[in-house]
Amino acid sequence: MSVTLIARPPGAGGSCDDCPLLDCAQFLALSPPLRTLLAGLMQGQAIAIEGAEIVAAGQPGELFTLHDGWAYRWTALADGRRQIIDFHLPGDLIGVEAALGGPVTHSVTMLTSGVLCRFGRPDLARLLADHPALGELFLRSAMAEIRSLERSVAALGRMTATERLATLLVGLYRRSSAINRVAPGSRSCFFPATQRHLADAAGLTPTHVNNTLRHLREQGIATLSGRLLTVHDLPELTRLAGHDAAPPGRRLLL
Amino acid sequence: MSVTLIARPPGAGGSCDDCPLLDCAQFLALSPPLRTLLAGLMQGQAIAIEGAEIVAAGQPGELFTLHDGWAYRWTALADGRRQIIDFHLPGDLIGVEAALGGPVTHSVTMLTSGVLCRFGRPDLARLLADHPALGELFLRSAMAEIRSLERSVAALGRMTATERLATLLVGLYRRSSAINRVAPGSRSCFFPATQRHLADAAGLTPTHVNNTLRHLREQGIATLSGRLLTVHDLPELTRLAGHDAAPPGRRLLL
DNA sequence: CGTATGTTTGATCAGCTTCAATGGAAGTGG
DNA sequence: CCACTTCCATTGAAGCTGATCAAACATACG
Repeated sequence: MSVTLIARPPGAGGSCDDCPLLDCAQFLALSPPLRTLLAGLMQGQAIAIEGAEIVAAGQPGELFTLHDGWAYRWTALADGRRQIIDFHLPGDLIGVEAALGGPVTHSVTMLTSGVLCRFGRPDLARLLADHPALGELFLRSAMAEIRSLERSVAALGRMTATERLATLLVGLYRRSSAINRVAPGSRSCFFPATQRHLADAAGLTPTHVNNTLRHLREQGIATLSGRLLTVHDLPELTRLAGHDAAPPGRRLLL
Repeated sequence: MSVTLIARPPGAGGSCDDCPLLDCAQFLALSPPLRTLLAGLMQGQAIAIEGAEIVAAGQPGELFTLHDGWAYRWTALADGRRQIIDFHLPGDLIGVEAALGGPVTHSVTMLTSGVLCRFGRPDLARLLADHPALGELFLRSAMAEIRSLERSVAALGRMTATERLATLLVGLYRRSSAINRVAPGSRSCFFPATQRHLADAAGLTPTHVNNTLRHLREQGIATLSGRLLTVHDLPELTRLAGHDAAPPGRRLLL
């Protein structure tokens, strides 16, 4: 894992103050002193290449913010069947579990090459003691995560293949949009997941994912091609996903 | 919801110091002052009858600890399909989401009649500020919840009907055992969920749950009959569930 | 240009669903 | 105390969604 992380030269990524993610309404607002504190906790950036396991099941890990690129969180059954639990986009916090010292039951792998902001293993107990506001922020972040997982459970348990894929696509499209990765006026976003990744996330086979994507394409709902997702009919995709218009909860940005 | 809650006469449940749940290794250890503080936050107990919705999707709710009885957390799709996200057993914290003031996207319904310890809507921000240790405890609790949901996602996405039911049964059996509800030497525990509940939790139809339970019974693995779950072959049930021996994370007991 | 990876399509099959009907157990009201 | 209702468990038969297996095709890359 960490062998595949390459330290980035100091200053190469610019200051945290200039981080483009700060402009996103997606994240919980932080007081200026708290923001400064968190920036101070950052131990530097690292470049992670595609395929790098930045968190490994059963092993101690550290806390990251994904700064650029996509990753995915997954577990494997004993016989090798793989389930992708969720995808991670820029701004996502990765490794809270590991940083808390709890048992890590999943792995996180880079879907693309990207940049991570490293936070090591901060002494969370002391951090929370010194800055009580952080506790609530972490907790709210965790609750947003729980809501998202509950939605996945409902999708995997009770939805058809088309609905599950719609759920995945609309969710990722919305998240891309929330971090300003959908150009105004555009209906497209970067989408590096292969059909195999989608299959492992939706609990389907790659073959059936392909059939279902063709269906969505022929219905003029959404097109996935060449690492680009284009949503032609967002209302219909949203309806298929059974999504209420409620935006995903705000999360913590370190 | 709260209409179906009947306040319990003060003192009827005995003092928190005598709570039998305190003896369970299942829960995070608390310092005596913190334990006293939490006991002081309790606003009394309430009796909830079977079928009572103690948390309703989209509505403000309050924080509870389930003291006795079972409940289940669920969401419904637009067309009525129901997914049970998880079951709640005595000792489980219910309504953290609601108490945080976040959007509540699920409902919690009593599976049996039971007793709740009510905590209203504590000012969590101030509570965390005054008692920083609580932040870490809540966070660890939330992470345990996330691990459990991730396991559900993997089960629903990648497991067969038999494996899913094994996952459910072994999980609930272990949790019953962790709160001393499996008599020493016994292989049975109280199990009030009907086959319809199991179907809605495992993402199956009641018919297929019945077939699968018969299979488990005929293989001499587990028997579910008359609100009683008997596990004849725990190793085999555990193997089917793909469970590593890792016990579920410890949770917070209020 | 050969190789690896991903996409597309087809054919067959099985796990699970759907629909339907019966029987048992528990609760309710006369 | 018994008919009546209701809920749940059980079983059967037929059908469909999605899995499995297989192979061709496209694309990127060293």
